[in-house]
Amino acid sequence: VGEGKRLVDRQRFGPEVVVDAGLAVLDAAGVPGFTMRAVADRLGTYPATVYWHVGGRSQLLTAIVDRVLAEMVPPGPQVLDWRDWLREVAREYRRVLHAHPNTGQFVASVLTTGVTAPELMEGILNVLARAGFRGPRLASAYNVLVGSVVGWVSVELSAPPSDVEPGWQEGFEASLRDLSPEQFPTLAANRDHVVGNVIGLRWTGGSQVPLDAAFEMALDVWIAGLSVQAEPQG
Amino acid sequence: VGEGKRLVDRQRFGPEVVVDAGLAVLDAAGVPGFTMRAVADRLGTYPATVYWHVGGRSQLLTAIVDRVLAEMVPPGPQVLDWRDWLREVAREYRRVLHAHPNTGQFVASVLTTGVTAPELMEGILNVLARAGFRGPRLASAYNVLVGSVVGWVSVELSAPPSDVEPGWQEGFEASLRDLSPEQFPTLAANRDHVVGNVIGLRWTGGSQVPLDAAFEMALDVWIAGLSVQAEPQG
DNA sequence: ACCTGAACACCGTTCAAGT
DNA sequence: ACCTGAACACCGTTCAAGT
Repeated sequence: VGEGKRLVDRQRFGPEVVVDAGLAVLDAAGVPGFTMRAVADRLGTYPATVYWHVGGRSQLLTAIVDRVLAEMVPPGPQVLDWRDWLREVAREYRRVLHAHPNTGQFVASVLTTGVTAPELMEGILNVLARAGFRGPRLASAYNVLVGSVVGWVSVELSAPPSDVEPGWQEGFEASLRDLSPEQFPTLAANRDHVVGNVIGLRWTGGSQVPLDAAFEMALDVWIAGLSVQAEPQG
Repeated sequence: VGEGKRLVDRQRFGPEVVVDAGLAVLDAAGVPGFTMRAVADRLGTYPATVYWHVGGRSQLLTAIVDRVLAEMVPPGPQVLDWRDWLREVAREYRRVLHAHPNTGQFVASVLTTGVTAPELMEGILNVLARAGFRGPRLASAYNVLVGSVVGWVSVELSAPPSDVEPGWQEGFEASLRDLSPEQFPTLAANRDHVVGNVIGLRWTGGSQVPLDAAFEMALDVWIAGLSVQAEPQG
């Protein structure tokens, strides 16, 4: 720590190098360990150098999220049915986020104002327009799909706070075993399917225990529901 | 500031009073202003008092989220069709979260491990079982619905970082105006419907500009998609 | 232009001490 | 049991100064 600073040449860093270091720190040390000083340490410099290149913590986080999203390889827009195309984009989004799970807590706020390249937005809008959405309903359909995918994956990846003292998981499971079947009949009848697998009864984040089956079902739900909206039978 | 401490009687606080003060600070000052010291100041005490009653920042946040979710009034389970019942619960969840928008950033991580009362979980599971979901598919359907609702509202409420310098919104809109219609045809054709209204092109959080139409459409999408899953036609 | 070294203000948390 | 007062370690950010 603190060794190795003051190297021979000076201008070793560009913004990309700093962003790479930031992502490495976030991947390795998690959100609590993601610190301007830790990023500087990993580069062998002082915090002010990080500030000079990327300009502050929240801007560094934005750049990191942009970098992660740039790892997405969207499918070609022409070949697939719009339903399959949307399925592939959603799977690809989840794939890159699972590769960097600690990004999940920031991606939503970064994505409100898209600093990223508009190619992906154009692709999704184009495919939804092909499905039949026009004007304000096109905007709503976009928000429905993107909000569902981004939000769902964030919920999946969110982990319980690390404060939890060891052993309370057993106590919590015991308290679930004591639930009265009269008051909670469905919960009691499905306890084995539900404990540890369902939002609200998980002791680990989605990076350790991914919800694969639920995500595939969610894809079917979102696409089927959008299909109904695209061709209203009312 | 700092005035009014050292009052006459000592045991004025309980955990509920501290949690109320924490929620008030979070509502008024936002996430950056939510500080153990600020909570203590609002109570007229020292930080150590807050620690003594609630035991740390993350536990205080968990208690605040629990308190907000306790404001939900779920519909009676018997009267409604399962589709309408789920619609009402989702609307009620969004309502209480919009009443405390700054909670949105924490609710996902708090909800992974449900410290809250299991009544709501029982109600949703019961209604999904009535719709025809059994065993592991019941767990998946639960994760699909809860993850979509919770995640979508979190995305809606997430605000861009406050770092953004004033005036860049105009610059960003200008850059959108310069998008080549050949490269971004759908984006260019729907610019008026999309700019400021769509995830990725918003300059404010969902508490100031709620996405009401998109949420209602999302409800229809989720429920219709779940209906298909409940009665597979394969 | 880019980096050093150090400082400032602030925050989460803890602890000995009081009552 | 509950609160005071102060301290510790740490972090984001800035700034004068170097090259």
